[in-house]
Amino acid sequence: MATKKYHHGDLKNALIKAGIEILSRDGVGGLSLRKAAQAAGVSHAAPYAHFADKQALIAAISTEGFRRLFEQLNAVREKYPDDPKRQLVEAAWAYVRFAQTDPAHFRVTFSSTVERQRDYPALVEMTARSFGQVTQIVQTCQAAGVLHPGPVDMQAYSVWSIVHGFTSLLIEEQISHTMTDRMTVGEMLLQALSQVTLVPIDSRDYPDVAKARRS
Amino acid sequence: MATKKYHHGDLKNALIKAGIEILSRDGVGGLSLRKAAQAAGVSHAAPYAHFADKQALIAAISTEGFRRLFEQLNAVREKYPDDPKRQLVEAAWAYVRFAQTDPAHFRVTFSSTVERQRDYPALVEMTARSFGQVTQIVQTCQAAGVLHPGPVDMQAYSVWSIVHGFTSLLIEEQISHTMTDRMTVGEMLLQALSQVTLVPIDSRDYPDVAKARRS
DNA sequence: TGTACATCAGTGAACGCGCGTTCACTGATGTAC
DNA sequence: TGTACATCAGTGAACGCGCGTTCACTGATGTAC
Repeated sequence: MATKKYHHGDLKNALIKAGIEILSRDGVGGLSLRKAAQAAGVSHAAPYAHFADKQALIAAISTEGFRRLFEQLNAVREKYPDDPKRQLVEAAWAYVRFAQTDPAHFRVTFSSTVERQRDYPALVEMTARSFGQVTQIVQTCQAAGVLHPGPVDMQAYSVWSIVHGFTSLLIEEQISHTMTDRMTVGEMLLQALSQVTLVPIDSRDYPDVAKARRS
Repeated sequence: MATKKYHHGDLKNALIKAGIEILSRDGVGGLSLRKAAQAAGVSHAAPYAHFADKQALIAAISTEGFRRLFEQLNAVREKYPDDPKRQLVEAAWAYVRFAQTDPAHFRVTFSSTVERQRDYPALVEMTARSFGQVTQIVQTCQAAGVLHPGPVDMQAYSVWSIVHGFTSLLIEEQISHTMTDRMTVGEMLLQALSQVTLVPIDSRDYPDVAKARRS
């Protein structure tokens, strides 16, 4: 705990972190520059030294979301370099967990209320790097006969679509309780993924995914 | 054009309609009860005779979104009663078109900022009816060998996931221009759907889908 | 090592705004007799 | 058919609030000499 100084030292990152915490507490509608400033222990005008406006903070929070996703996917690839199917399953599971852990951050990350992407090159780059991970995994899976052959980027969008769609329906509470009472979220994910793989996915091979209870 | 009367006659529906128009003009953040009242030609306190609060109007707008989706899907089923694959393709295409035509309405429809679904039974019912359409189509496709056999409701969530995911990525501008420059949105949708069908989908069979340009 | 000064990250008062919601009211409607 | 009255959908003033953003300022920092 540093004593309070006039100059914060790392206010920019502190505001991003505070913003993410506010999102998880108050949701998308509850995010404001003033709250972020207060949470960072700074006057409400201070953020303007680091962000041009509210939109810029949101863009930074979105960038941070993509960065976390990127790193999760990268970690999965490094952990199972010789098991393409497991890369696919664990990457999808990491995606779902990110969204379940912090739904509002997930929503903001993917919301193009960040409209003029032109103004935020760091966001554009992080988006591309995250999608690059998906592409890599899909390519590896194709080579191993886990996924259909075909243009790798279109395939990547298809796989991303099913994972993103399932995740979205899940956090927006669109999946009925008669379903979620019968299966775990992980089992549902494995079933959905099975639709796009050439080889079956045996849930016994992924007990950590299948067994997980709602967070 | 009726002359202006003290009693509006159908203010409740007028407010829902006005709300949807505001969404498409100003986005989710721009929706307010006051604007909806003004657009309906009524004082800003009038809505409270029909909606308990802002959340109730949002729930009604969401319900209307599901109703439109339900009717689109129903129309597709009635139009191609003997062609399961076409039902699947055209239903998915209707979903994408709804989202592209009115992205903000689509977002609100699926956003569970409508938190206490308990309070809005009409919304819950319309959600169930829409999902019922998906289930019907999937069942028909399974019987025709277009989709994998298996538990129909899980299968329905898988198909819904890929369509919903693709649609969401599309309207949130997450699909790179190198991709959208090369293919139409309809072609991408057909490719994505091909991932989950047992039979190939030939885009020449669906020229209206494949040829469509961005709205 | 010591001092002058430019730089820059903070402060706090102030602005104007649109919002959701409440409340006492009033005008129109329709029903009982 | 005509009248009294209950009902209810509207009005308009008022409330308090939190917000984004600007601005003149001040305190801390670090660099040139």
